[in-house]
Amino acid sequence: MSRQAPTLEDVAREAGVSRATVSRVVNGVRNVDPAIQELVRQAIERTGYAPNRAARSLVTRRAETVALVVSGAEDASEAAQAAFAARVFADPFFGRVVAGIVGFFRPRSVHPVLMFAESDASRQEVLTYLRQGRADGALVVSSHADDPLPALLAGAGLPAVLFARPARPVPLSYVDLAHRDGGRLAAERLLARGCRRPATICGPLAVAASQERLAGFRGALARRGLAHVPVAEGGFTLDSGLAAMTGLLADHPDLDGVFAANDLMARGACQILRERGRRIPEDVAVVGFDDSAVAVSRSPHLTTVRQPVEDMAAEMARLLDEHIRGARTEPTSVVFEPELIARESA
Amino acid sequence: MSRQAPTLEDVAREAGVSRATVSRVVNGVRNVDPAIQELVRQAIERTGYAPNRAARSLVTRRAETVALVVSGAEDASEAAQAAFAARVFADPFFGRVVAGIVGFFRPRSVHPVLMFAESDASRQEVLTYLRQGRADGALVVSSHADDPLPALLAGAGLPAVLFARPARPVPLSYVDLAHRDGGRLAAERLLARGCRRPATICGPLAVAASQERLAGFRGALARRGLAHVPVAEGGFTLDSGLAAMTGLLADHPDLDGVFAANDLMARGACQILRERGRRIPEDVAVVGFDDSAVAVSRSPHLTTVRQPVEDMAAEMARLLDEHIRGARTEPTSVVFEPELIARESA
DNA sequence: CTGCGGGGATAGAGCGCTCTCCGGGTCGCT
DNA sequence: AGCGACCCGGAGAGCGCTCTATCCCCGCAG
Repeated sequence: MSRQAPTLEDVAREAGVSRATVSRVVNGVRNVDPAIQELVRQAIERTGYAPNRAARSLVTRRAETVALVVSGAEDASEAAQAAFAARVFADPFFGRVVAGIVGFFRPRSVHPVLMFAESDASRQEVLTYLRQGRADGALVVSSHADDPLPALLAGAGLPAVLFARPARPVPLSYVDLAHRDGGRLAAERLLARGCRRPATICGPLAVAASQERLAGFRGALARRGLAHVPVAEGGFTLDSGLAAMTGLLADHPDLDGVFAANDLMARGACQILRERGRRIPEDVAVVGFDDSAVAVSRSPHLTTVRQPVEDMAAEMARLLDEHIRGARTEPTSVVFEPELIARESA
Repeated sequence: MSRQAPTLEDVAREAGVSRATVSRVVNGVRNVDPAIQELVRQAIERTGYAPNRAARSLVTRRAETVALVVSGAEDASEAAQAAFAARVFADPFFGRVVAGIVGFFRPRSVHPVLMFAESDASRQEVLTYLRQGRADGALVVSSHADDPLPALLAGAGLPAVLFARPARPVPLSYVDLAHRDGGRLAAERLLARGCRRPATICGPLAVAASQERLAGFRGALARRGLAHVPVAEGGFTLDSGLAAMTGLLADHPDLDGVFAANDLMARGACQILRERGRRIPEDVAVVGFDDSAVAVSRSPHLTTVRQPVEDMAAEMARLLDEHIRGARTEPTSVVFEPELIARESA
């Protein structure tokens, strides 16, 4: 920065009006004479003026910034922290969350600050950041249900919205999916395809969503007389899908349907099934979950339960925006309904 | 925010000292009587004071924030923008970049603001953001070499550091890898394993790094008398690796070595090779590039050319920090050397 | 006993912006 | 013609912090 940046004062002098008038033009408030408006606009152009945000924030008490907090596993080691970031980003899920958030906030020219909270220290950092007024609120994506961050945020009275319902009730708004219904949809699809020996690769049982999907799947099957369903637990990664499918096939070589709790694991399942000579969907039908990019990136295109992550993230953003503006004061929850997307694999 | 946040004034009153003294304690400058220091510290504790960043920024002219700009393909459609974010995040590469940057900046309690620049409008937004003083500088990761953003940044005199050398010279610091050497290392490894009919799956040729890796690979082979090498162009994705390998095998069923320009494509190549009954590395040796998480996530563990992305990103952060602090004024480039990591696949 | 040097705390002037008042001009209406 | 309503622009008081200049007090030399 060589020369001093022009201020409102400079523009005012240049345009021959007062500071207040320039401010009014910049912020588009009240009626300012069109002629003067044009005059000011030209002066802004000439001086290359850009309003100083710190000064504005100081008086408006708004940062016009939100924190996007990825709250993760408890692990203090330095290496684990780096790995955490990499791992979070590896999941296609997170990219969709970002896309949804950015989609909502960008037109309002607020940009998210990326923060990680996987230790007590980093959680305090998030709190301090918000209390300092550097961000007006937080969007929290937790990787495990008993994350302490939401309670801290609520306790400090800071605006925040969560992705997924927290394990213990917290007076904060959240957005979630009816995972149980999703599991049911998958079961019904498999049943409709004539599967009689379905199995499932569920997500990590420490995650509430995994349990719900599994419960929905089992429940629907039980209602149709299939009480015992082989279950293998995966970790939402491709590799875990590979491993789970291998195990399932070893114990139940005659299975004719698989519900994987996300598309990545479904992909892994397909790969193993094909390697073992099973045709999809003729011999084994496969249903995924999420409807992420990988569902259609390869053959066979996956029949899957759609989780509208982008829409959900946009809704989080909308809720947070309302909380910040004070347009909404009570914690609210918005639960989205999943939808079955029929493709080749089942 | 129910009650008004406490200010420096409040703390000063509480401690029975002046505002300036509290400020000095908070910022740890000059000699303050230890007794008073303790007094102030207690007052801060009691009031729950958190310094207002806007006020501080206003006078220090520092935002203590940097922009992490992902600069991408030219595409104006709304849907493409959302997809862009998702795509960027899907690449394991980006997660490593974030990890490196966060690793450097977090101890200094500066957090990155995530911005996307894939249109003229969004590029202007980035510029305005910086000119408004909302961020002190930018870290730019471009997906294509002829990105106009670096030139804009340099033209505006804004501190910025790039990942990878820009296509046309720009007076900005950057961090890069000696891609050519990486290609050479891959070639030498394949040669050392006794490969006589190597092929390569290169990255998108619009990306300079892809060209360099290819040139290095070809050059080393040519020096050993292998002038003609089958080349298939991929897109750095798993699927493109699948497709490229399929094509390569169709045209050159007798190939005995493959160099893929990243690990994801190498993974794809391995998958196809195995499906076609080739043993790795006995029948066909495979060398990847990057040494990302996928290199060891599945069998066979990939022999690969390591790109120390985290270190490179941390170096970007360090350079930017120096530019911002004024400790470095001249644009500087730091080029990292790749390293061959020998594992099972070659 | 006065003068002086210096550590240590204070007073106060902004940083650049918003926003509430307020004043002056222009109408419309009686 | 007179008067209030209305509209538009200006003046000025902060927002909470940093930092320079200043002042106070104490010890010590002259």
